[in-house]
Amino acid sequence: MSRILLVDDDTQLLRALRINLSARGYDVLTAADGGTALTLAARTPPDLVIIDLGLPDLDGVTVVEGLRGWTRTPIIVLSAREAEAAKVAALDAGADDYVTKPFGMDELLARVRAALRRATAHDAGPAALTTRDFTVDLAARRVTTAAGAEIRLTPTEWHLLEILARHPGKLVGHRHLLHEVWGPAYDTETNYLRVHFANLRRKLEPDSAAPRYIRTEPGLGYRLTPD
Amino acid sequence: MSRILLVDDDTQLLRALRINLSARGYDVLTAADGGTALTLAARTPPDLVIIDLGLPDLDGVTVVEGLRGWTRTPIIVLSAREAEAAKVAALDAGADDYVTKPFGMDELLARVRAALRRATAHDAGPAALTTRDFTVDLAARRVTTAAGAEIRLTPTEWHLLEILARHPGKLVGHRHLLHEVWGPAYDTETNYLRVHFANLRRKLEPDSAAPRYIRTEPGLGYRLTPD
DNA sequence: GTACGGCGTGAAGAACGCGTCAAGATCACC
DNA sequence: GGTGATCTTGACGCGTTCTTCACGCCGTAC
Repeated sequence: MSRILLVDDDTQLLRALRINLSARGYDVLTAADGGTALTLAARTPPDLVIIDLGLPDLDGVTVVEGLRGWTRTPIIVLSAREAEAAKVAALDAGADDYVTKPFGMDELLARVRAALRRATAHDAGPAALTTRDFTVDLAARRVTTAAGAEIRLTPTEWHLLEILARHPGKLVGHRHLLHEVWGPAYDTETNYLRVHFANLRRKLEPDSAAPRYIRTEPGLGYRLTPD
Repeated sequence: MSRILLVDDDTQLLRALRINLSARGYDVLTAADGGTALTLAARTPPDLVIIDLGLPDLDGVTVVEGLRGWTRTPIIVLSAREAEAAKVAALDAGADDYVTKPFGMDELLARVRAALRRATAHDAGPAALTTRDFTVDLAARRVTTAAGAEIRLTPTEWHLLEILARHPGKLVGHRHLLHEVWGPAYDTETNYLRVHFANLRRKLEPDSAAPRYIRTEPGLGYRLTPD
C-alpha cells in the first residue's frame, strides 16, 4: 500500500493521524520537524506527505519548497491558520491541498484518497467501456474489436454510441438521443434512430438480428448493456 | 491559456468568478445546470472544472461522476454545505478539491493554480514520438526520418503535428485544432486543415495516398497512430 | 381475425466532407 | 525592392454518409 510521511510537532495529533492512517492500511512514517522530514523523505520517498505549517525549526512552506525541488509527490498542508495569505503561499509553493484545523478525520482521509488517486491514475487504463466483443474508448474516441482491430464508425454512429456508453446499462430516451445528436427540432424523427442503430448493430453486434449489447426498449429508447 | 468550465446557477457568483478568472487570462465557459455542463464539456473539453453542488437539475456529485466517466480533468467542487459527509462523497466521486462557501477569491485562485499545475505537469507526456518511418522530437521541435535525416516543416505544419503528437492515438477534433492553431474565430475553416494535413502527409507518410499515421476521422477530426 | 403502432431492413438520391490542385496574397529575409 | 517560402482562398471530382421512403415483421388491442 501507499507510504505516507506525516510531519507535525503536535504529538497528540500525530498519534491520532498515525492510528487512523495505519488502520486504513497505509504505511506511515513520522517526523516532528522540517529537517528530519526532508532527510526522511529523501531516504525513503513517500507516496504522499501531510505536513503541519507550524514546525519548530523550519517554516512549513520552506519544507514544501524543499520537497518540490526534486519530487512531485502530493503534499497536503495542515494548519491552524485561517488567513488566506497563508493558504495561497502554501499552495503556490507547490502544495496540493490545504486543510484548516480543526478538521474532520473523514474529510482528511477523503482528501488523502483523492490525492493518491490522482497520483496513481497515471498508470491506470483509459476511460473505456468493454464488452466481450468490443471496446469503446471514450477518451480516444475509438472502437476496437476484442482482437484489437479498429471498427470504423460514421460521426452519427459514434455520437449515438457515445451517449449510450456514457450511461452504461441505463435507458436513454428517444427524445434525449434526438435532442443530443440532431437538435431540438428533430424530436419526432425516431426513424433516424432506427436506421443508425441498425448500422451500429451491424458493425458491433456478433448477431445483429439478436442484439446483445444495444438493446431496444420499445416505445422508450435504447440501452447499452456491457455484459 | 487554460480553459475553465464554470458550473453554477447563482448568476451573481458566476459573474464574479468569470470576471476574476478572465482577468487572470483564463478562457472561461459557463453553464447554469448539470446537463448543459456535461454536453459543453464533451464538446469543448476544458482543462479544469469548477462546479457548485447545488444545481437545479442534477446533483453535483452526479455531474462529477459523469465527467469522470471519460476525463481526468481536474474538478473543484464549491458548496455551501459544511457537512463532512458531503465533502467525502464529492471527493470520492472523483473531485480533486472541495471549497466551502463563503470562500476567499485568492484562495480559490490558488487552488485553481495548484490543480492546473498538477494537471499540466502530468500531461507533459513523452518528449518524443517514434514510428517506423519518422520521429517527432517534441522537446527539440524536430522531425527526422528513420535514417536520421531532418524533415523540414513549416510553422503551421509543426503546430498541427505537435498537437497530434501530444495525444498519440487520440482523436483530436476539428474545432480543437483550429482553435489551437488559428484561434477561436476560425472554428469553421476546416479547409485549412485539409490543405495543411495534405502537405504534412506528403512529407511524412511513405504513401500519402494511403495515410498510415495521420488518420482522418471523417466529420470529426484527425488522429496520429504511432503504429 | 384484423387493424395498428413500433420496429428493423433495404435502397435511392441528395448532401456533405475530404483530398487535391493552383492561383493570388502575405510575410520574412536578404 | 526583390525573391522565395508560406499561408490563404476558391474550385473541382470523388467517395462516403445522411436523409428519406417503402416494405415486411411482430406484438398488442379491439
